[in-house]
Amino acid sequence: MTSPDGARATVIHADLDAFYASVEQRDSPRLRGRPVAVGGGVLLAVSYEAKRLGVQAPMGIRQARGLCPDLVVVRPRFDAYTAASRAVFEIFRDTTPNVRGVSIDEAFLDVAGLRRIDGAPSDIAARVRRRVREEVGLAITAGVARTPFLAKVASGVAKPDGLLVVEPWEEAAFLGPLPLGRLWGVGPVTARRLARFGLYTAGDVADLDLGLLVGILGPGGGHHLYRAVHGLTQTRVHAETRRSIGAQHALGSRPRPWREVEGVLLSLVDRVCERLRSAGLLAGGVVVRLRYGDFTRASRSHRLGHPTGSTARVAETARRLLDRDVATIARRGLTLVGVALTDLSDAGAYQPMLGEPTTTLDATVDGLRTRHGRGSLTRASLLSRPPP
DNA sequence: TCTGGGGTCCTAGGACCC
DNA sequence: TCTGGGGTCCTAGGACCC
Repeated sequence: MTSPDGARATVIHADLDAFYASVEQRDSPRLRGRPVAVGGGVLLAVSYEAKRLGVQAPMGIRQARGLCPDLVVVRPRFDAYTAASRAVFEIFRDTTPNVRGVSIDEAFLDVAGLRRIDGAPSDIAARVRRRVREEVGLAITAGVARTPFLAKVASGVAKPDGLLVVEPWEEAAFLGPLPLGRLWGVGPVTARRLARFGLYTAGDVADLDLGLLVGILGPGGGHHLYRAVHGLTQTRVHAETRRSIGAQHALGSRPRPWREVEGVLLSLVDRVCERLRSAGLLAGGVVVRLRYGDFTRASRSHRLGHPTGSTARVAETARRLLDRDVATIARRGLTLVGVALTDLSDAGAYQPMLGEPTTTLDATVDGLRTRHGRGSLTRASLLSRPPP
């Protein structure tokens, strides 16, 4: 496990602790120090007081209460989380222009080249943590290392409310004893597969040669894990590029009339197209995601002839994709429907060519009513059977 | 324990082309 | 009529992340 000469730990991974639950505790003094979970049907986030008792997200509320009878469950307030996230990302961007957001509550900060003015990466990370605590009122953990992968693993180990620097010469000793599941990208399925070969820690895998690992995990997974355990992942924090925009809606297990399913689909289309246009993008593909009554998943996708920002065009495509599963849905029920726009491109690049109007949802729904109005009564009854 | 709402990346098979 | 190899695109599914 060697590193290039002169390589230093200059990547910070900053990760807010139990984010949604911490915002709730920040905003309601009565929740502080108590086991708190945020959620509706399942728990989305769990405070450390509850995590200590074995409560985890995603977990059903009933099971969580079994582990922790004093658990306080609050409904999510996404607006509050978005606002807190914005404030924290402002501190990130005030620290360095090289910020890559990973999700609403975590980001990589590349602080290479800031040493002379702003101090060592560990000092910069400590300052970010202090500012987030003082200005936003939230605890944030930071990992500092030579690569984003190592920084991410380091912050995971340092949680909660910690700071861990892994210098290049400490990497082997740091990674070696870690259970494989702690590595970013190794989930339960991969961990189980590796366990069948007697491999439990990063060190176990580091002793393996590449060919053997590829034999176990296939070319993609094998090369990825080999690079990961040997510290050979990307050292740069590269700029973010959006690959898809999606929205989904859980329907519960109650049977729904087909018209209602189509209505949900169209409102999702309206939402994602709104987000697409406000980001100045066009979509080259549409994906409809389904989850049936037995909770198995399926996706139906279609590539558009040319990129579009038109709600009407996306709605028409999405509706056709959904139509293909009428029979399956009637048989098995439907518990989730989602829409994603993929193959995104910059709207500016197409400006001179496209005069496509963007249609409002109302117009689209009217169109649907016209086409499916009375005639769709046969379909309306298709979903009346409960899932198995 | 009955199940959120976002995302990314990889793989495999079939159609199609040369 | 049967047979090759290589490449790309599209679609579907699955693992994984928060």
